[in-house]
Amino acid sequence: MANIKDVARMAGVSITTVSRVLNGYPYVAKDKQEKIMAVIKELNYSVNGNAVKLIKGKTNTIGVIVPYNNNSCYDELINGILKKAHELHYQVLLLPSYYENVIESSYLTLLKKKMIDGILLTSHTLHPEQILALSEWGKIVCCEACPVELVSSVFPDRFAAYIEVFTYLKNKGYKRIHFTSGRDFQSSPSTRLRIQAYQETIAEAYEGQFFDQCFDYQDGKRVGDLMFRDSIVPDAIFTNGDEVAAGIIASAKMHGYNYPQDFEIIGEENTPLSEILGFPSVDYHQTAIGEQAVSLLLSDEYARIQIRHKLNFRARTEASVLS
Amino acid sequence: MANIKDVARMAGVSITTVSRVLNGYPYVAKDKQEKIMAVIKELNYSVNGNAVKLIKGKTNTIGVIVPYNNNSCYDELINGILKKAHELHYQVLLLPSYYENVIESSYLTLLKKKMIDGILLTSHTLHPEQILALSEWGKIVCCEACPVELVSSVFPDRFAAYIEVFTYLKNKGYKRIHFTSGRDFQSSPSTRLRIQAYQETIAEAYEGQFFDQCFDYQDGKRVGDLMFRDSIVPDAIFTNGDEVAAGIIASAKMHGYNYPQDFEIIGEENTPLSEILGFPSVDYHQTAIGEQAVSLLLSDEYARIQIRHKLNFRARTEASVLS
DNA sequence: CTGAAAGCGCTAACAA
DNA sequence: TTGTTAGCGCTTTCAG
Repeated sequence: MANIKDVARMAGVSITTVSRVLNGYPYVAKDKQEKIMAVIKELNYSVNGNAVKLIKGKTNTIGVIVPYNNNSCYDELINGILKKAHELHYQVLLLPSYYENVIESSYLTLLKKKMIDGILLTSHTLHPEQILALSEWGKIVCCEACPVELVSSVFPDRFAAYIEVFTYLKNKGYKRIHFTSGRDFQSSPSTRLRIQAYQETIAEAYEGQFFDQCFDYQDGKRVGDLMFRDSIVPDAIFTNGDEVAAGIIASAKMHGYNYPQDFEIIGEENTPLSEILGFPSVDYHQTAIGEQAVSLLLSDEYARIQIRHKLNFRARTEASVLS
Repeated sequence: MANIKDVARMAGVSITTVSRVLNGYPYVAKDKQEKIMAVIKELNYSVNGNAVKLIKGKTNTIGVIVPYNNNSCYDELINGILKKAHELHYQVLLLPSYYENVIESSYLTLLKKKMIDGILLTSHTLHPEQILALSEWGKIVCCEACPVELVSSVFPDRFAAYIEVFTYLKNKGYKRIHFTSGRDFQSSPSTRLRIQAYQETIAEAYEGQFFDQCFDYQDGKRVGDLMFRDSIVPDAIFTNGDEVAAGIIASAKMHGYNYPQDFEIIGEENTPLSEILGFPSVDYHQTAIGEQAVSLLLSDEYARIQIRHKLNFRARTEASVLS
């Protein structure tokens, strides 16, 4: 495989001159320039990106740590990240963690190894010290509220959203309000916020109203069964995700309860699902979060930017497939 | 930042010896070994990944070219790719093309630049010569049926699926069968196959039965309006994607036609959407395709592997939210 | 078991 | 406007 030396030799110039035309520097004679270009074409030469990365100490690559990729929330986020990264001529290394701490911290060392210029952190299991220890090797931006003060972040105002939803349901006069979450409150800060918001707006006791381990449609069906099998059923539910909400709606139906006649339900992520079934959903604007997170990561500024959510109500009569 | 030289000096050995313990080679005296490890810890040293890549000529990274990431089909595929790549200790560079040829071919040059070890190609606009020209610089595996004979591929048997769906609808006695696709037949091979399958099973003429530019829920609503606004409406529809199907169902409802009473509809990708609304959907097993594509990419074998689809019927009475 | 030395392919300061 | 040269940080013969 041809290298810069071969090009230089064949063009009858020094490698410096070749490097110059490669990088578009001025002060290269027209004829040499053309000769070099011709040789490059003839040899079908390309620079070795790793040599460039080594000497420049810069990779033009960022890493994105996500628990999973097949989840509408990360999907939107990644979408924004890819868009902005492409705009700024950066490449994106997609790093799935499966919520495993060992894997997550191995990704952080990519920074030390100089293989990426920065890291975007989403939902994770890392301890503050782990993040802090490695933030000295490169910039880290968090796409959730980050407990580490020194790390920049672009994040949704989840707590405000939770308060808004619960307050809305309370004001509507609902009496038996249930809610769901993904990971348990031990591991998930947002689950803790959910519970706290419930306690601040509805009631102190949440046992029997709260169901965790909800991630997808099947989980929704599972907890729907728990909610609707008894004689006392919820009249409003706030779920962590539209898929879970859809599962609950399906399960409720099997127990003889129909949405929207028999209960209210509010989802999250604002996917087509909520539009189709006609239930409200909280939009955290993940695409915007992704874009801004990349911008922040590639700037040398420090910031903690909160992105405002939107509780999205549907024109139920029109769009919904449910009557 | 510390380098291998610093470690060697502080440990009182040569860099060769340091390199040896770094890479777990035998024949290093126990005491030197321990001393080196201690120094590495003390200096908080890590190897420079770019130097390693440069000298080894191998990156342990693969690139995945996708048109978009926020589409359930690529989502599943990427999921399989990430899983298998992680298993084989490879990293994944996610390369969005937005169906732009210039972008796509710029990604192929990453191979020449030695920045990735191989490329996974999904839906694209590349010409055979473009692929061929770069396949000499590294292995390329296609996740769709690939026109270039020399390129390995792992792909769904789309045509067989189309034939199966149309035959099924025909045998059920449906008379006015419509179908949709994404990109127009000029740019999309699968659109051409769809039309061909329709012609072979239903009828030669497809004008008025065929609607392209369908990518998401909104497009589904749009073409649903076209289909159901006239007095002659379809009694069966085969859509390219569950979201499109859902949009059509929603639009049909607004025109006074209900699923499943008034028409049959079959989607693609087998997402929760089809389960929720209870319509059949073709599962191309994209996760499996992704996993196998990675395995093939990282092997040095040549193969063209076809993955069998599955037309997935739903237990409509139970799971569906529609009566 | 260990180390010297020759690169991997490139950039950039410096000198001309 | 051009070339010489000294690295970037590491692996890997090869000779002890």
